[in-house]
Amino acid sequence: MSTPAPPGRVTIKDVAAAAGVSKGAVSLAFNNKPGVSEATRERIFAAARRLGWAPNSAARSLSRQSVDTVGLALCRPARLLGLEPFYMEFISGIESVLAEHDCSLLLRLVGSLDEEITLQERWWRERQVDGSILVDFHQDDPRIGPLRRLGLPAVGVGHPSLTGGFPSVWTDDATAVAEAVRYLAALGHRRIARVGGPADLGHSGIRAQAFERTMDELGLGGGRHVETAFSGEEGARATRMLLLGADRPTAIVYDNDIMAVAGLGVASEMGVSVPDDLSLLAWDDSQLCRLTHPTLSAMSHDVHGFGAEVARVLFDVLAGQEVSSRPVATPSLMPRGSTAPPRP
Amino acid sequence: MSTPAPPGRVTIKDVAAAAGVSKGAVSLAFNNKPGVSEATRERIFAAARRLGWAPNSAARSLSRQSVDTVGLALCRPARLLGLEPFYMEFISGIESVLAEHDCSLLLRLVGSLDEEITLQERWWRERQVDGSILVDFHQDDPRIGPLRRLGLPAVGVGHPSLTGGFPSVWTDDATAVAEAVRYLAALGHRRIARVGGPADLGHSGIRAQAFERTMDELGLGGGRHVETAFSGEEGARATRMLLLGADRPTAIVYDNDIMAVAGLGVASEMGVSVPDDLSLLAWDDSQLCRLTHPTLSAMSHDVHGFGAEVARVLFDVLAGQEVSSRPVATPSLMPRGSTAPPRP
DNA sequence: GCCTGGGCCTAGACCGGTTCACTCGCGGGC
DNA sequence: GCCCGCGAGTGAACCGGTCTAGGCCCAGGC
Repeated sequence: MSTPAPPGRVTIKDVAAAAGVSKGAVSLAFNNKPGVSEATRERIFAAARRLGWAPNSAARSLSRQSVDTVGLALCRPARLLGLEPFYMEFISGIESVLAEHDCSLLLRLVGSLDEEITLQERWWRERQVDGSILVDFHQDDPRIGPLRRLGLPAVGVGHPSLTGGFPSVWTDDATAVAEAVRYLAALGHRRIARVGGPADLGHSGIRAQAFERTMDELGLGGGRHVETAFSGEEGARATRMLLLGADRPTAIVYDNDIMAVAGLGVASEMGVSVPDDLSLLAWDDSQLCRLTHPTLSAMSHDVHGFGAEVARVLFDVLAGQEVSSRPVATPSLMPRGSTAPPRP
Repeated sequence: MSTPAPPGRVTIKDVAAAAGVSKGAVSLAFNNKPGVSEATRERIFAAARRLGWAPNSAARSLSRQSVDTVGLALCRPARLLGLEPFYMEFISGIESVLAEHDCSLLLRLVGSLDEEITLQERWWRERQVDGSILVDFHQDDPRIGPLRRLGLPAVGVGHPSLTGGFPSVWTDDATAVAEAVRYLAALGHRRIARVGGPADLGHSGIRAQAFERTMDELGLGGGRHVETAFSGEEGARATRMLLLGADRPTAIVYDNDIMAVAGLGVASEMGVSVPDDLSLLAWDDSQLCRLTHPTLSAMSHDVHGFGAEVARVLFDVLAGQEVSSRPVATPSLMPRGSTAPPRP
C-alpha cells in the first residue's frame, strides 16, 4: 500500500488530514461520541490504523484534567516486601479493576511515612495521579492531616477508626483474631502467644487488643505477645524467645505467613514437634502455607478481592460520590497440619 | 499574611503574577536554568511555596516530549509473583535508580506475552512511557519483532542471545550452574537432579544446557531435570517425583527459592533427611533461605543491584547512547545447612 | 414558503507548561 | 562617544489533544 508512517511522530492532525476531516472529528470518533457518521468514523479508524496513531496521553491529560493513574506508596523495606506474598496479590487485585477503566498504577517504595507524605504531595500537586491508595495506617497516622488538607482523593486500607476521614476498606481483624484464639482454646490450648507487627501499626494494634480481650474472656489471662517488624528473621527470633522462656506456649498465632514459616523452622531447629508440642497459626494464607511440612493452618482471606474492592471504592471517590467505608470478608480459619490439641 | 491559595488549581501564571514576572521566568527558575537573577529566583520560589504550586506534569510532558516514566510488564500469575521474592527486590533496585532521575515506574501484570505486546505498543504509541524494561525472555521471543519495529527504547533482562538486539543486562547463569554442580560433585554427589523453569523460558534453557554440559564433563551422565512453572506447588510435585523414582538423586538444584522451600517440605514429609540423605540448593538467595531448618544453601546474587543496573542501562538508552549489553555479577555459592556430602 | 430542529462537521480557544527570538539596560574597550 | 556583548527578562509560538460555539444542509410541520 501507500502512505508509510511519517518520519516524525504522528499526531491527530495527520490522522485528520488522512481521513479528510478536522481534528475535532477524529477526537469524537475515538471517544465514541456522537457527531460523526458511521462511514466517517470508519474512515477515521482506518486512517489511524494505517498511520499507527494513538492519542498522546500527556495532551489528553492536559485538556481532560485527569491522568487515569492512581498512586500507591509502600512503606516497608523491599527485603520484607518481597517476602510478603500479601502485597503482590493485593496489587494484582487493584490492577484487575484499574485495567477495566484503562487506568494505571503508579507504584513507589518509600522509606518512611514522612517520605510518603512528600511523595503524595508531589504526585497530587503535579497531577501525576488522580488519587491514591493509602495503606499501613498507624495510630494517629501522620499522613492524615497533610493529605486531607491537600484535598487528595484517596481511599484508606484499614479500619475506619484509623483512616481519619478517608473512606476505607478493611477486614475485620478483631473478629478474625477472636476466631483464631477460640479455635486454639477449643483444641485445648491454654498458653497461647501471639507474634505480631509493631503496636503502632494500626491493624497490629487492633489485633493485639482483640487477642487480649478474647484471652481474657476465655479466662486464659492476657496472653503474651511479641512485637516484630514482620520480617522472617524477627519472627524466628520471637519464636525462639517464646519457646525458651518460662511457661512456654503451646500455640502461637502469627501476623503473617512468613513469620509463621520462620516459626516452623525454629521449632524444627529446637526439636519442638509441630503440631504435637506446638501449634502454629499463620495469617493471610498465601500458597506458602501449603508448601511446608506440616502445612500451616492459617487465617485465610481473599487478598486479590480485597485489592479489587479498594480500587472500586477509589473509583467511586474519583467519581465524586459520597462513599462510606466498607468491610470486606472477614478472614476465616483454614485448619491444616500445624494445629492440633496440645499433648496432654 | 495575605494571598490564600486561589480556589481553583494554581498554575504557573498565578505564580508568575505573584512574583511579578513572566511565565517564562518561573519556568527558568524551576528548571535551574540561567536567565534569572538570584534575587528573582528567590522571589519566584517564595511565591510558588506560598501558593503551593508544582508544575503540572501533563503540561510539562507535552512540551518536553518526555514523560519521565518507564514501563515494566510482568507476565506471571500474581499468585506466583507474590511468592517470588525476586521481583519485589528487583523492582526496588530499579526504583532506587529511577528516583534519582525523578522518574516513575509503571507496573503492570499481564497474562501472556501477546498481551504484553499489546500493552507495550499502547504505552509507547500513547507516550505513556519513555521506554521499557523487558523481562523473562523466551526462545525466539515474540515480543522482539513487534517492539523493535515500533522503535520502543528498551532494555532486556537476559542473555544477549535471547534479547534479539535489545541491549541487555544479565547474570551469567551458565557459569553459576556449573559452579553449583561442581560444588555438589565435589561433596561426593553423583546423582544430581535439577528442578527448573519451563524450557522455553530463556534463562531456564540456558541453565538446563549448562547443567547437562557440566554433568557430562564430570562424567556423571546427563543428569535429570524436571520442568515446572516456578510455583511452589510444582516444585513440590517435582521433588516428590524425583524422590519416588528409581535412582533417587542425592542432590537437587532448584531454579528459585520457593521451589527449594517446597522441596524441603516434601523431603520432611517423606522422612528424607536433609542434608544427610538429600542435599538441596536454592537459587536467588532471598531471606527465605535463612528461615527454614535446615537453612538453604543457595546460589546467591545481588538482585537489588541487578535491578539498579538495568535501570541505569535504560537511562543510557534513553539518553541516546549506543549501549552494549553487559553482565552483572555472577551468582555465587552460599553454602548453608541444606548441602552436605551424601551418606556413604 | 418559511421556520424549526437535528445530524454532521469545522474552526478555534483552551489546558499549562517549555522554549526561542528578541528587547532592554548596563559596563567595558577603544 | 560609540559600539559590543552579556545578563536579565518578556512575549508568543508550540506541544497534541478536548470541547464549545456555530455553520451548513436537509427533512418535516404548519
